[in-house]
Amino acid sequence: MSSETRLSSTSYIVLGLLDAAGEATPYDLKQTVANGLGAFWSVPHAQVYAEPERLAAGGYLSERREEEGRRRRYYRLTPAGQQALREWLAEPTDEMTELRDAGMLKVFFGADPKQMAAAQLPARRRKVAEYEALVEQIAGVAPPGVVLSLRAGIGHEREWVRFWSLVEQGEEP
Amino acid sequence: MSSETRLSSTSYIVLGLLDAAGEATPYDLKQTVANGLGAFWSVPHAQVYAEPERLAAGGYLSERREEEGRRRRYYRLTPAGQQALREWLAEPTDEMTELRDAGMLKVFFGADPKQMAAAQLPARRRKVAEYEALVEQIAGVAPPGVVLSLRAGIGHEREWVRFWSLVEQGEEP
DNA sequence: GGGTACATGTAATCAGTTACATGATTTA
DNA sequence: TAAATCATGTAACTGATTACATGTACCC
Repeated sequence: MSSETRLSSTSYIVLGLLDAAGEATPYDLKQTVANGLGAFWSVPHAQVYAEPERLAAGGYLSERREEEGRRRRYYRLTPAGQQALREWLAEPTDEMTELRDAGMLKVFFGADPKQMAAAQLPARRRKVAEYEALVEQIAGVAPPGVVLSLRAGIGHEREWVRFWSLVEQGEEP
Repeated sequence: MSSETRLSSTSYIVLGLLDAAGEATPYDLKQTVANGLGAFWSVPHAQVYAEPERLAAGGYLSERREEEGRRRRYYRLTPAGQQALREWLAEPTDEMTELRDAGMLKVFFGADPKQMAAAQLPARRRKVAEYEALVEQIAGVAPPGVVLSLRAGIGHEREWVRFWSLVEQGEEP
């Protein structure tokens, strides 16, 4: 275990996914992120390979490598990894992420709001529809937290639709 | 001008602020970000010093340095910088930022939603109150885009309050 | 049996974060 | 005048992004 292994959100995503999967390769994790979590917190391809290596070096994961063929790497949680995840889950947070919305940033610096509304609305409406279809599929079968985060996503996309619709109509949002 | 200077959101923030300020030091920019923009898109201290240097190397800014005392660096837009900013502003975007909310991430992986709601609600309510006070102060005097982005922030914080309130009451959000 | 798409990684670069450092100004 | 705080940066590190590269399976 190297001297200091800082655990970032990316780290906990890997730990959380491996906790659910039992044992998995980076590629498995990539797939899992793509189906679900990635909608509100994606992890780029290369990180999904780099992060388990870091975590293994820190003692949070054990690694088993195929001897032949593709020489895939299989990871699973060590007791230290399980404990780190449990502690992180048990600690509620009041941290608030910044909006960091690219369209809003342009408007802040003087871009035309109505034009921005016209560009944003179709994409936002598509997202709402997509998420609503998805939530119907998974409600009841997926873990409650997964459904909740999807509902959070729907709420925020609807808020954007509300906001840009008013802007489009020249009303005060 | 070095071969390739990629312009990121941080770059455009620096360009946008300098466009409004005329001429400014990194420290001036830091202050300006702290009052307003930083609420929905902050830029860390060290970046505010590093980015103008990069932009100057790329030909987007000109630099003038005090000969004495603190040897402050004063930056201003070059014509290339003005054009880059104008083009960026003129191009609407349908890009959608991921939520990346730390509390939701924990709930996704199994943290207790009610406990998270209890931690989140006070902070979210404070933000709403703070923003609402601020918008009353600046409405009418600040540029419209600045007011709009503040209203966007209010909308999203209210959405979080709505969401976590329902979770707290055990209802479906 | 040749092309295309999926699977599985590595390497290089770049941006963002943390930590450190020092001069100037205000206040006790 | 000593202490505290504001102003102004630099350096080192680490994590994230982009680009590259190759093997395998499937399909036409």
